[in-house]
Amino acid sequence: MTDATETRTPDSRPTGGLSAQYQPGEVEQRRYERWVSEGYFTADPKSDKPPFTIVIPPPNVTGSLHVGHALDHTIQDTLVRLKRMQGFEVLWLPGMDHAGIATQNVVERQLAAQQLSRHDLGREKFVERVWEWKAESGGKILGQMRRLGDSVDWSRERFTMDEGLSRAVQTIFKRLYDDELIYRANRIINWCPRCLTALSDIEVEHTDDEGELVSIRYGEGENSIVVATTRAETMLGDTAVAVHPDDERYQHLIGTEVELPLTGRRIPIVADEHVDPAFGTGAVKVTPAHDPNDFEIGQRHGLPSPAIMNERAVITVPGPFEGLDRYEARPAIVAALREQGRIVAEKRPYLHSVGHCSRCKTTVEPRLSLQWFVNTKPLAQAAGDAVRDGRVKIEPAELSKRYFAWVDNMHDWCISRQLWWGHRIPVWYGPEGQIVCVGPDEQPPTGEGWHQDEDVLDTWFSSGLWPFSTLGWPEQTADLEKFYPTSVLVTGYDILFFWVARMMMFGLYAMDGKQPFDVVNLHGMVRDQFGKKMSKSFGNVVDPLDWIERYGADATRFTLARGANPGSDVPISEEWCQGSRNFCNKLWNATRFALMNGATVDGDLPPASELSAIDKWILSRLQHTIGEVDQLFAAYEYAKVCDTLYHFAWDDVCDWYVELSKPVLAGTGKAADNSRRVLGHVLDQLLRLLHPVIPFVTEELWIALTGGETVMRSAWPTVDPALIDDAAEEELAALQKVVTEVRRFRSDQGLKPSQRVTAALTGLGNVGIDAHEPLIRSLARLDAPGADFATTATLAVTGGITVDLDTRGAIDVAAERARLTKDRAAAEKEATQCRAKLGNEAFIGKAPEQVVAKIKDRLAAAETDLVRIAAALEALPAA
RNA sequence: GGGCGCGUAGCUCAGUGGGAGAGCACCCGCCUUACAAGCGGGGGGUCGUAGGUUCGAAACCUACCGCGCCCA
Repeated sequence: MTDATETRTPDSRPTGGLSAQYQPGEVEQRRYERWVSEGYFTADPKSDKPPFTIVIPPPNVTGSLHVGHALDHTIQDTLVRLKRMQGFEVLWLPGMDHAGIATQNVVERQLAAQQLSRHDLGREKFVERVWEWKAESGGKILGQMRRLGDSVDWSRERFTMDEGLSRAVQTIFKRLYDDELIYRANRIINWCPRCLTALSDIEVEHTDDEGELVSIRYGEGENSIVVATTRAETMLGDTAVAVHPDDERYQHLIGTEVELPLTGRRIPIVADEHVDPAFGTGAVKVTPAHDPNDFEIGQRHGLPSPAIMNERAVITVPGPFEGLDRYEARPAIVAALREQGRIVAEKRPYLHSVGHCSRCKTTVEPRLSLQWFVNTKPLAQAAGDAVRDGRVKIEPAELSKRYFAWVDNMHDWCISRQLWWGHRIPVWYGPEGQIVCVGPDEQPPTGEGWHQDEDVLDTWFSSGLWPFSTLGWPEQTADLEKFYPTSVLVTGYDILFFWVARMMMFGLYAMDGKQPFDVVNLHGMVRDQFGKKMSKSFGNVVDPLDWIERYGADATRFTLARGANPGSDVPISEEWCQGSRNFCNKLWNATRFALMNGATVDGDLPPASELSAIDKWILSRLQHTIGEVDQLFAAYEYAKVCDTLYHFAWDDVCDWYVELSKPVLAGTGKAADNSRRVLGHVLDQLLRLLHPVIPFVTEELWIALTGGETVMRSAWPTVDPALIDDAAEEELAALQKVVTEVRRFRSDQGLKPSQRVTAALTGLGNVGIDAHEPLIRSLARLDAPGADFATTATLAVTGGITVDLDTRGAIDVAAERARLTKDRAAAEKEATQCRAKLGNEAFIGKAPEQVVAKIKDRLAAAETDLVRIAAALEALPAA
């Protein structure tokens, strides 16, 4: 097959050096490097401009750019580029999270490959090793962010473990401790027996897993009681059986004791409101050291809480089960009980909700242990109030319900982690049992017997400080002064609880009630073209870098932004990305055409009085587009911004304005000069409007078109009401209608584009477009009638316009009859609907006047059409 | 179990009281001097189901069916 471009005659007109196709790879790197070297991304705290601040959700130092980041960053970059153009002093601050467990796991895996554990190295050496890892292979994502075009201020890059942020962590810990909002307590926490650390509630993922439900009889005869459990091994730690106080079945047993099988221990039967009498037998075994609810019951009844497993979930109770892993102990204990005839029922498989470590998926083991907690009650109250009283807006607002549900029911937050990589808890213990919390400028106590707490803080503790710690807090820096509170926080709804709620609590607390951000802009998850979650096992994961490579960063960004409806998930597909690539190419070629035809941005726009209706029309359309885009951006409607600009660019500018302007541009003189200026203006403005979403191609084209320094720093377009021209829009709508009707006729008749048809147009004056007759002829490929003109077909266009065509017997009567019949059916349907409404007295009486008038107009138009169509059908030769 | 959300064209989604839309996919025709990554034209939907409110419902209310997410 011959390459289509080879057969085309090269055009010799100047193209501003633009090739026939946009090559993103060639442009992107060059443009990005220049933006950085010119300092366009760098924020100035001394600027007089109003501030606009976004802090990046810090990606894990272990991470690489996945498509979710690409969406998140596209939105943020779009916002900051928009705001820069709108005259704000913009700071978009980049950085990374040290990601405690994730990072420690990576380095431990490396050690494991050398048959080493972190304990072989010791704490200090291990932490050194993690820093080395970070220096060598951490932060891959930062380079990838450049590929996407992120206009972040690299001079302010931060890391949650760097010195300033560590100081912030220590400062806030001390303050919370002194305010008694941090405390240490023995509680049931979520424990990962693989990571060997405590986890907070939100680090636990619940799934419905297949397990077993075993009913066990405790005690003998009429004093026996049956309990059911999915974790039979925990019975070794039972210290009671509980029933509801009102449960008739067990009244005689409350206060008595039964023997706990396999152990010989006697345990009490207690009455507790917490027990649900409708579930199972209505009696539950109570294992205070290994279940949060049981722990509560134990507290209420003064029960002992013996631990039966160690930190690796291995049984420690002396006896036959000692040393068995929980999953080995479970069947062993069931077997032993069965031998004693104590198994009353077994359900297997039994589907029930099981918690897993969000990092390694190991089943979480509830464990009684001494940990540090944040008392979230007052903090969460403030975090909820800030949204309730409107200081912080959640976009879309519907998602604030979820936020309230969370902050209004928040449990205390377990913040200690038994890891080595992280901020160490700044608490020292003395030989006499003293506990001293050490602030950032204080010296820890020294001397015999003093030692620091071994644990580190939950990663989310430091990332909760991100909006102000990155600006220099606790120092009163110029950045903090200028750029706090941040303007918009952009993130996925999935970390509303993990991160947003923490930042709200800490920000309000640390900054004396000043919120960390004014707006939380939540977006959804990226999904595939069928709305399916992306997953490796499903094979539908998109690598954004692959798309950037093949279609360009702009196409990738546009595809993501175009799917980003507020708060909802974002489906994408490679085909749609190709469409975005095509759009970029369309812009490229439109600009190329403009340059080849002398479009210019020099001088003022000619006064409206000198402009053609076509020029006035596109300028008017441009004003509407600017207005819509502004409104949509203000509502965080990225998908609709993209859609609006896509259609303005492709339909209005390329398909109509450029085509309509070709005859004018081919000529010389005032009219041609005016159109060159208007075309230059429209493209200049369009490229500015598109720049926030597709920065690379717009930069390249805008510079080629205008000779300016950078579109990044050009002013954001504003609506000029004087350029809105309803009359021109009506004229052009009529013109489009005529052209479209003729094209439809030609297509239905199978007339090739190359085939000229003579035609007479009448009635153009009815709608004031008689002056456009030559244009209509050129677009519809109609020649003027000659002396031998004979009408063979008549088109009735709405508005009283008629096109008589001479197809010289080439007319396909059957096709024409089919077309007219279809039109008649549509007109009849329209007329019938309108008549039904108008015949309804209730409608006439109650509907607003303008609605009634509109229906009357529609009926009149339909009836006129019907008459013309009937005449045309009549005039057709018989089949 | 509690809460939230969603069912509109083949797919993904807009549309929230007054003529059913977009992108992609599909069909037909075309290298037409910016662009075949293009141009022109077209087909396709009883708006999940059933009631109700209303002059008028895809939209508002109720119930049901189906799907998804969050929390326990």
